[in-house]
Amino acid sequence: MSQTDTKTRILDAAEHLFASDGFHSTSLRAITSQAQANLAAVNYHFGSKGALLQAVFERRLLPLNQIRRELLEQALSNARQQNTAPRTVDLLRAFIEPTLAFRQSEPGARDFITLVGRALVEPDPTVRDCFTALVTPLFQQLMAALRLALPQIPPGILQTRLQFTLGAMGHTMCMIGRPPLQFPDAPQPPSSAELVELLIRFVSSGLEAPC
Amino acid sequence: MSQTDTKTRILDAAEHLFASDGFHSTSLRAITSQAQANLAAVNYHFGSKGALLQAVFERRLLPLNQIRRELLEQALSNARQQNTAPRTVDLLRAFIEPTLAFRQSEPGARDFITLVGRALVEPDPTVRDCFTALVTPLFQQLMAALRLALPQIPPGILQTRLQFTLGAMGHTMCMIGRPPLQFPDAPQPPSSAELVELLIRFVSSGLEAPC
DNA sequence: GTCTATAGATTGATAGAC
DNA sequence: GTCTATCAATCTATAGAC
Repeated sequence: MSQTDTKTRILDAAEHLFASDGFHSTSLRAITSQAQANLAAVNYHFGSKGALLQAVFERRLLPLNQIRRELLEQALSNARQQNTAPRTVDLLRAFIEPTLAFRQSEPGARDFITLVGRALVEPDPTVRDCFTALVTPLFQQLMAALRLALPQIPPGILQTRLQFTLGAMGHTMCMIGRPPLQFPDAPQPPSSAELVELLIRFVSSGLEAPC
Repeated sequence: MSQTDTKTRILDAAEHLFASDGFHSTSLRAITSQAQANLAAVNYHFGSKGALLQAVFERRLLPLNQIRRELLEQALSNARQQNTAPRTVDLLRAFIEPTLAFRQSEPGARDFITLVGRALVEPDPTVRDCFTALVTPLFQQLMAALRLALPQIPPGILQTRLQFTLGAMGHTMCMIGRPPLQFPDAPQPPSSAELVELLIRFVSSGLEAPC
């Protein structure tokens, strides 16, 4: 028996290659070659290339969403106990911190986060939809919680600002460690923990800004 | 003679299809078919599929960058005359307003803005680099101007916040008119002019937040 | 479960007539 | 400049032996 089974090796290889080259630019041959598996193994274990992508998303996103949902509900329950509105930063932290921290939990998770960050703007609906279906309920929960935290912001404006937030977050997830734009003076890049704080500060300021 | 020449029709078709389906998912056959041109015309006029993409970027991005550069320099010159530091919102407006307004200038521009918004997180370096090469100098100018506007923010932090800004802006450019995530209550989406104001407010609040 | 072999379709690019 | 015809490579998916 091999160290990890074929199905897992294929998932790992697909996760890595989908993240670094994109879904359409990655062939099943490249995946099975890196996974040291046979070409036909993908269709045997998953059924199709699209179903493989779905499996890649589900493997890590379902547990991650569970964590984010628990932290979100905990923030809401804390506020309820103190009979106050939840704080924006607490809600954002429940959503952002596990996501970026997840990146460091294991080697493949780094690729996964890149993949998710890119999925939001993915052109192919097949790819995008199989991702959005997994996250839409959680986003709706976050939106509902933010309306409690920021009742003075009209819902339509809050919704638009949440889109900006997702954009900043998605871009960050794609780009950690690979600066897209070179600045002449490149200071020390922030650590992952610092990045979480910087991002929360940035988007909470944007969300809370008076209209 | 046709209404518009073949080269322009190919550029228009490529712009539209690259934006809606992505670069790798768009075949030269689909482009020439929509442009009512012959398959061989792409290689005759542009040399290769990659060179066609480069031409699509350059056609609109060079004039747009010229406008943004002029508005940026004008904001800096106004501040210099009044012997004050430039205001963050003025710098952001010079950068953001022409970009989003450009979307409405002509039919194809809408597709182009989608394409640019996605280019920042494009996996294929061939695609991404031919875009970043066109915008990096302008981004560096914006960064330098923001350091004048926000001297109290450490340069490293300001650079990270500018990345968040690019993320929010790129996501917005991709997603206008095509909401990626459905919210149960969908209020009236903001007009283009309102969106500019909302985005400037959001990112300026994030950039200016005390550390 | 894993393999070989291959079907069936599509791709970017080019040669050469007109 | 525009066209037809085609090359050579690549792709996903599957059939069938072991």
